[in-house]
Amino acid sequence: MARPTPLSGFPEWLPDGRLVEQHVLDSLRRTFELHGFAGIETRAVEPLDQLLRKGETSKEVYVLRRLQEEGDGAEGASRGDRAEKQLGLHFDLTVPFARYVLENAGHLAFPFKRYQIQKVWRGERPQEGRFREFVQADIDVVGAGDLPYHYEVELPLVMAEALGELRSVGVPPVRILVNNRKVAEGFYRGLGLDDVEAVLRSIDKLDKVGPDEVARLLVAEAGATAEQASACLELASISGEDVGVVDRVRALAEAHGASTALLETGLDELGALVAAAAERAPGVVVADLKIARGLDYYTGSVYETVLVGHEHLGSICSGGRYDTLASDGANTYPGVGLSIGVSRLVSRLLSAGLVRATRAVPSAVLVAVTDEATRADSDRVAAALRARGIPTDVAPTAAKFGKQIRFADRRGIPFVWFPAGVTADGTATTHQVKDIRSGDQVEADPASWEPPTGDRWATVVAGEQQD
RNA sequence: GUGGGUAUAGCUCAGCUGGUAGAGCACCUGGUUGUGGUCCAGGGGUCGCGGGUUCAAGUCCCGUUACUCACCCCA
Repeated sequence: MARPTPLSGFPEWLPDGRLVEQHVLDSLRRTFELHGFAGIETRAVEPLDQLLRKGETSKEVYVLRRLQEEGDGAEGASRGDRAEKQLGLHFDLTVPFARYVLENAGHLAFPFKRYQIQKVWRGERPQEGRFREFVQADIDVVGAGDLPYHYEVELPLVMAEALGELRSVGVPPVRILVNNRKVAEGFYRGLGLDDVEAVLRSIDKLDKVGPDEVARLLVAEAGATAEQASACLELASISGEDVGVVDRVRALAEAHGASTALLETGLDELGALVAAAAERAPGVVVADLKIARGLDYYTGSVYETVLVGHEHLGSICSGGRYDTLASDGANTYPGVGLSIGVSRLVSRLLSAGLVRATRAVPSAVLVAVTDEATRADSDRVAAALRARGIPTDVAPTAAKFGKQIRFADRRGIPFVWFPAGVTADGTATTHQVKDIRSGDQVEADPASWEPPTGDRWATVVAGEQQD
């Protein structure tokens, strides 16, 4: 088989990169469980009509089909039948979770808190930090019928803590930007702009194209007058870490005669969130009135998270409050959740050299093999070490010791063990273990020798480069 | 899906107006039966793929595929 070319957008890490990813996943899971979230996994596929409802047509969904389709060649014969049963790979974890909640509502206790860490697929054009297959780590809380507002405060704080735990391995500080759909919608409607979605879509481009272009878009796409566009831009320019932002928005609305009941509700919520965050995670959560979010099912708080110093990478964790995503007509399960783009985060950590693995393999010790006739001696040493929880490998061949040491060095294995034996001239030798970093070699007993604590397992540490 | 760029050794790249492949690093082998990183000597490429022009194509032309950047959208 010819050498395969890489498939763009389907990232595959080398062993040390996977070690970093695994560490991130383990850390996130620990924090989620610490906050009482139960883990679940949903199937990779959903019925296509489920994936495409809720106006998600812009999402590029991968469709699944069998190679050996029945009636091959009978093109179009039963296409209509098949369309309903057609399966697609899920493009996020929120939509499958909503389906899961409806399906298992009778078995779940509400409010239900769950975390879910899985791959998702999107048929988009890949770019830096944008993949077609990637891992998301979600937390959501859903209620039966209603869901108290305080969860909209809590969830971003859990994520702030989860990401904060990763600071020790070189993850930069994060900033969680929050807004509230009710504020935006209440303000726009108060101004007399009813195409809220069009306004949001235009405002969302603010960072990319600048205020002048957004003003033009608002007029062209959202039917705004120059004065309305100007008011929208004024709103979008408001941000801050304290409840002062609420007063500024309120003053702005009054100045434009745009005060509405919806706006007031939203401002109360946003104010509560900012106040709680200022106490529990100072400096992390920032109200930013230009945050829009594309998804249409959000109805309250919306969140976007950036790595400080890496803002250009885009959001690495976002989400929001949704009231009607999970509804079977009779029952509705409103929820709020956020999703971390683990692959995006890990790829950045690796490419920027922010983090590195201490070695490429788990082994702490390589047991040398003197010659193939005595390989069993080496295997016994390895077994003794493993029995005490020390990850150990045995040299693949009885090559010259220099090569065996280099085998360990290449992989970052810190210790090489030379088993006791008898040399060619009949001299008995003892068990010896060599720290190949320092060159120190000492006598040791397979039944009791311990590596230094930090060397036992391959681990992840902050890298030297910080760009 | 739309537009631009690129494609030569494992990696980063050089190869001027067409004349039968180079550098650095990495890797493998050896430097006389065993303790690596230095040093020395060797080793390795259907120049993305297909076609065309030419005495001659890595180099020019056409096509194609992949990668990449921007738009779209988003983790």
